[in-house]
Amino acid sequence: MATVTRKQREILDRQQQVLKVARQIFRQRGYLGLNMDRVAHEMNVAKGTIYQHYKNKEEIILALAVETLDKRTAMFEQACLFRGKPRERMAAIGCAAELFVIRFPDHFELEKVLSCSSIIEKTSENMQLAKTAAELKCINLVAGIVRDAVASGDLELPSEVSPDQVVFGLWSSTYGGYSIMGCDDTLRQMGIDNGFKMVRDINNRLLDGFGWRPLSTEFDYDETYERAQREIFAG
Amino acid sequence: MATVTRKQREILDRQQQVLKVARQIFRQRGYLGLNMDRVAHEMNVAKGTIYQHYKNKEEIILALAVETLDKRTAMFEQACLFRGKPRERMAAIGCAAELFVIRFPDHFELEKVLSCSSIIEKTSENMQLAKTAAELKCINLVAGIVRDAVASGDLELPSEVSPDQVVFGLWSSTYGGYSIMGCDDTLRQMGIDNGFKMVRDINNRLLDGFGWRPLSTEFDYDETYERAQREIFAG
Amino acid sequence: MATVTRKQREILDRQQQVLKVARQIFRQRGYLGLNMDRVAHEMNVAKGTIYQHYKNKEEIILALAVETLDKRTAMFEQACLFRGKPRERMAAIGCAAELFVIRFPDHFELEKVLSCSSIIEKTSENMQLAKTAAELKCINLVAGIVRDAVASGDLELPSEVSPDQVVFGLWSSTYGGYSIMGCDDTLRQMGIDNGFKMVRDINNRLLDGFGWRPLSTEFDYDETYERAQREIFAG
Amino acid sequence: MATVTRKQREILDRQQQVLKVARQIFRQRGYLGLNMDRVAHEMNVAKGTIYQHYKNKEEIILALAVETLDKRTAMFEQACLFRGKPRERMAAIGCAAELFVIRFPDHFELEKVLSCSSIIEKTSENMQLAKTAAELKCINLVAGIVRDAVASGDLELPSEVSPDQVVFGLWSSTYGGYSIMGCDDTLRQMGIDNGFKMVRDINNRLLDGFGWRPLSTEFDYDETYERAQREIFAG
DNA sequence: GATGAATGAGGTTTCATTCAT
DNA sequence: TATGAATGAAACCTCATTCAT
Repeated sequence: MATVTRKQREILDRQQQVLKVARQIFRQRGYLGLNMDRVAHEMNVAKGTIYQHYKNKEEIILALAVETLDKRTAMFEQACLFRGKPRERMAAIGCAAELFVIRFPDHFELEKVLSCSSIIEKTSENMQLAKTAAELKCINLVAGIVRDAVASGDLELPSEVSPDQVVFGLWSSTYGGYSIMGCDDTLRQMGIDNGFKMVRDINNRLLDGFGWRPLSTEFDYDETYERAQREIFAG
Repeated sequence: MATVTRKQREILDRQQQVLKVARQIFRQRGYLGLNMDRVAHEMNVAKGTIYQHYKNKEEIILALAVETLDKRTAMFEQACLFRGKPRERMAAIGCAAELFVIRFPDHFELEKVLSCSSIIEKTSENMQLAKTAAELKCINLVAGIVRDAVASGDLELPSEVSPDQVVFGLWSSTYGGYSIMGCDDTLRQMGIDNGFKMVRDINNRLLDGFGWRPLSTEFDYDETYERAQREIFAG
Repeated sequence: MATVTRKQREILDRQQQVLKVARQIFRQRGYLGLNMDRVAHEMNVAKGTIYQHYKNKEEIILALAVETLDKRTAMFEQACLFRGKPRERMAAIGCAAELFVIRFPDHFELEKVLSCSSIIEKTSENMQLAKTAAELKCINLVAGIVRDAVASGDLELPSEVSPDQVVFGLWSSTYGGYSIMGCDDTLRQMGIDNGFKMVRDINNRLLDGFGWRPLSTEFDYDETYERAQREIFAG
Repeated sequence: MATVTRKQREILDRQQQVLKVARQIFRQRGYLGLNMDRVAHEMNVAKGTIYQHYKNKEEIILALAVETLDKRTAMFEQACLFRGKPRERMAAIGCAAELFVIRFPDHFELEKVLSCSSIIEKTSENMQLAKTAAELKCINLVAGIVRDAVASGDLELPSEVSPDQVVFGLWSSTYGGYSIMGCDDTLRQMGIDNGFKMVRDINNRLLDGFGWRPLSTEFDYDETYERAQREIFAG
């Protein structure tokens, strides 16, 4: 029994080792620079070994994305535990999103690559479902906070606006903002030096626009942000 | 002399024909499906001929992006001519952005591909500068409207907020929103059916958050949008 | 002692199970589709286990051929028991050959594959001898009937023609005929719809050419064929 | 104009050089030993070059078969010009078939390989049609002689026997005979040393069986065979 | 300027076989 | 004996780019 468990662990180790090495290569050389030869070589392992764990290159890419998605979900869950009003919890979510981007700068690149349909087609349905589920979980965590705000009376949404639309707004401006930040030039040309602060401010303005109390003009969310960082993501 | 001019025009024609064919292939088959053999074949021209016009494949990709960027700039310039308050002109810009995405759905794909660092490295500096310039021009058109709003008193920005930050906000949420729309699934899971309307609403909330008058709660920007469509982009 | 015997039987069972599964795969997917992974998977057994029974893949192929060869010999032996004149017994052999091809359509494919020299080289000498012996046994059964015909006076061979040459003739035209039948197109182009009947007729003409009495012009061998089918191979 | 012609010839030369090298490899190492790497290496040419002339490995195999088929047709056409009675012309055809097998011993191997459906599937339809046409042409040449014999009264076929069936018989026994000859062992075990003579004799017996005059018991077809060899295939 | 055959590095994938457990 | 992960050679195929004509 113990033997089986050990073997299983070894296999899982290998799988994660593949991901680790693959992520490193992806970070340094991008999608086109990530190839099975390189992964095998960096692992000091035969090429065939990789194929015993992942059906093809695309499956590795997708596994990489799912892995980070899971990391993000965990971070968002922690942020949800933050003590404070709903909008403060949302600020904590923003803090988590920021940290996630810093820790896993390759995740956006992965998403870009995966959005090329030809890639996802080659992956197993199981892994695809895993990815969708991971995404949905994140979205729902955020939507939960919006609903809390509505329930507590901090946020009054007109009947034609659903909580999900607020989530979509935050998602868009955050995703868009970080994407633009990825292209160093554009930002520099706009005379912006701290992209993260910028995204935070934009999101605050957006929530102000929805009338989510307390408005950022009445409350210091920068302090909230710093507290979240200290209390939750100190490690 | 006239002969030379004719020849020059012929060369330009060829260059644009390359782009036309390349764009078509890119739209239908994506980056990996775009290869020189295919371009040459569809143009009824030898492969070598293409290399007389573009140094390499990457240069074509970049030229494609610059081409659409120029198209967008032209559309934004038209939007700037829209009669109305600054915020109405901004709505016209939104209308232009929307139309652009519809007319050139491949532009986002191109941007994605280009953001793979390994690609832009292989292009000539000239073309890179052309791209940056085209982007900047667009940004400045939008920033001009923000400054108009400040000048006219419709928008009061605190000293620590620059007009460019407003532009960054709009840019982020629009870019992010359209990107998310590209992945059909995510949106559907969020129960959103009309992504374009959603992006418009989000942007309105954002500008409301900045206090840009008249607020969307006091003014019907949907009507403005429709007028812009009618008056400017009827063709 | 009994234990050992049981174990031995288990091993034999395994060996035959390998053949059974391998044959099925070969029939469905051909030589290139037959690989050890597939065999192991279909047997719910580890790949290594198969190597405990067969030295290599080629050995399996050869064993498959020997197995069918033995089946054919058994059928030919039954045909030899058919009551009637030698030439009628030969017709029964033809009936057996026909049935064999129908029951084991993969045998010809196996022969083809084996004739690729590179394959048989990798097999053990023992197995090669087993195959030769199985073939020889069949040939001798047929030759026996020819000798019977000579002995009984039905067939008068000139001194320079040996009974084996008659066998060779039948063998050739049967083997050739069935081979050509395998390629559907060729036959259709020749306007032949019932290949089996054709081969029977050709063989009859051949034996007529040798003067083997009663000639097919004087005797209804089709009826003999039907009787053979009924009496011997009814199951 | 001359330039184009030269270039075209060069390309054709290359194509035939590929076939020449491929045939050599196939002869020495069989199907599994024939691979693009080897062909390229033996030609002192890059791998990609081969792919410029042949879409894939299978296409080369098929081209090889068509090439020899054309050679055989040419030889059969020469045999048809042989002076003599129809049955003598048929003997000349037999002579041609024999020579063909000697000159192109790999043709049968090619046919075997091609009969694996998975191979022909990968080839272009054009090439497949070329092969079918080449086969048909040969068959028709032989059928023509049979019809001549019927027309001249040398051969009386019962109404239920078509000339094509005679062709099928000859084809079968020849194809089968040569195939069996390919496996050295079997023949030796049957005590047959001259396989070619054997096939000739068998075919003669078969035609005797059809009553094709003059019968081989009344006429020396061995002499005809030798004359054919001298007169037609001296080179 | 146009051509397109040749290049050859680069990539993905397969699979028979071994061997430590 | 059974296992099955690891091996690694070997195969096929692609394609951006060059260069002689």
